[in-house]
Amino acid sequence: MPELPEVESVVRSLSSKIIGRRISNIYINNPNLRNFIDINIGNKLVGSYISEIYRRAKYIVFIMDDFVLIIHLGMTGILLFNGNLSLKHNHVNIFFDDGNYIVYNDCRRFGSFHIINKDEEEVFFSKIGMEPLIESFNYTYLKNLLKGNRCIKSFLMDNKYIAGIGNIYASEILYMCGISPLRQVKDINDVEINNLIYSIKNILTESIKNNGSSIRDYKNADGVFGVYQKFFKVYNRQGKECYNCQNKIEKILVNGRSTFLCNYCQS
DNA sequence: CGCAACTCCTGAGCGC
DNA sequence: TGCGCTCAGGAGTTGC
Repeated sequence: MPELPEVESVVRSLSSKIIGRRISNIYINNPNLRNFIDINIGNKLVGSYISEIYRRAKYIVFIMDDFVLIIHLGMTGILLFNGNLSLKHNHVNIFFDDGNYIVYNDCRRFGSFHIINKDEEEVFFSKIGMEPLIESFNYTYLKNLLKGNRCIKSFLMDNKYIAGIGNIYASEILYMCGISPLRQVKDINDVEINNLIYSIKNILTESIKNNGSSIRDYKNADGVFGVYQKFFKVYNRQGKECYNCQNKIEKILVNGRSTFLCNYCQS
C-alpha cells in the first residue's frame, strides 16, 4: 500500500474538499473488506458533518459530530474524489450534501473501514507507535526502543514503534543512512541512530512533496499519481548500479519481504 | 522474545 | 494467445 507519504497525500488532497460537508448517503457495494462493514453502522454516519481529516500511521481519520470514520487503504486501496462510479472493485461510495462524493476502490480488499464512537479514538490508536515526522520522534525516543536481536528493517516496519513506514521506504531509508537492513537493533550506535532519524524524516518528507510513490495502483484523491518512485535509490533496482559506488544493488528477503540494498554502502 | 509461515484477495508479469 | 507460476505497497494470527 500506500505507506505514510501516500496516505498523507490522500489526506491533503481530500481535506479542503470535504471538511465542513455533511454526509448525505453511504452506499456499500461490497462490505467484505479486511473487516466486514455493517451497513447499519455505515448509515449512522448519514447526516454527520466532517469537521476534521487527518492521517495517523497509515490510517485516514474522518472526525464527525459523534463518530469517527477510519479508513485503511491496505495494499491497493484508493480513495477518489468524484471518481468513476462504475469501476470494477468500487466498494464504498460516500456522498456529500453538495453533490460531491468519494469512492473507495480496492482490488485486493486488504483495506478496512472502522466506524467508532468519538471516545474510542484514543484506544483505537493506542498500539500505534510515534509519528516519525513530529519533533519528539528523536534520539531519546529511538534509543530506548533499539534493544534486542531483531533486525533494523523489521523494526522500522513495525508500526508499534514507528508509525507509517512500510516495505518500500524501509529499504530507501536504510540505504540513505548506510545501515544494512540485517543489522541487529542493539548494535546500532549513537551516530547511526541520529543518521537514521535524519534519513527517516528526510525521505518521508521528500516523498510527501512528490505526492508519494506510485508503483502500480496508488493515486491521491484527485487521481494524481505520485512521482517519488523516480527518486528510489534501491527499491526495485536489483542488478542495477548503486548511484554511489557503482556496485550492483541486491535483492534479499528479510522476514519474507523483498529488501533492497547496496552491500558496499550499507554495513 | 523474534520470526517464519500462514491468512485475507486480485491481477500483472513472466517463462514456456 | 493462453496457461501456470510467482510476486506485490499491509497486517493480523499462530506456533515454534
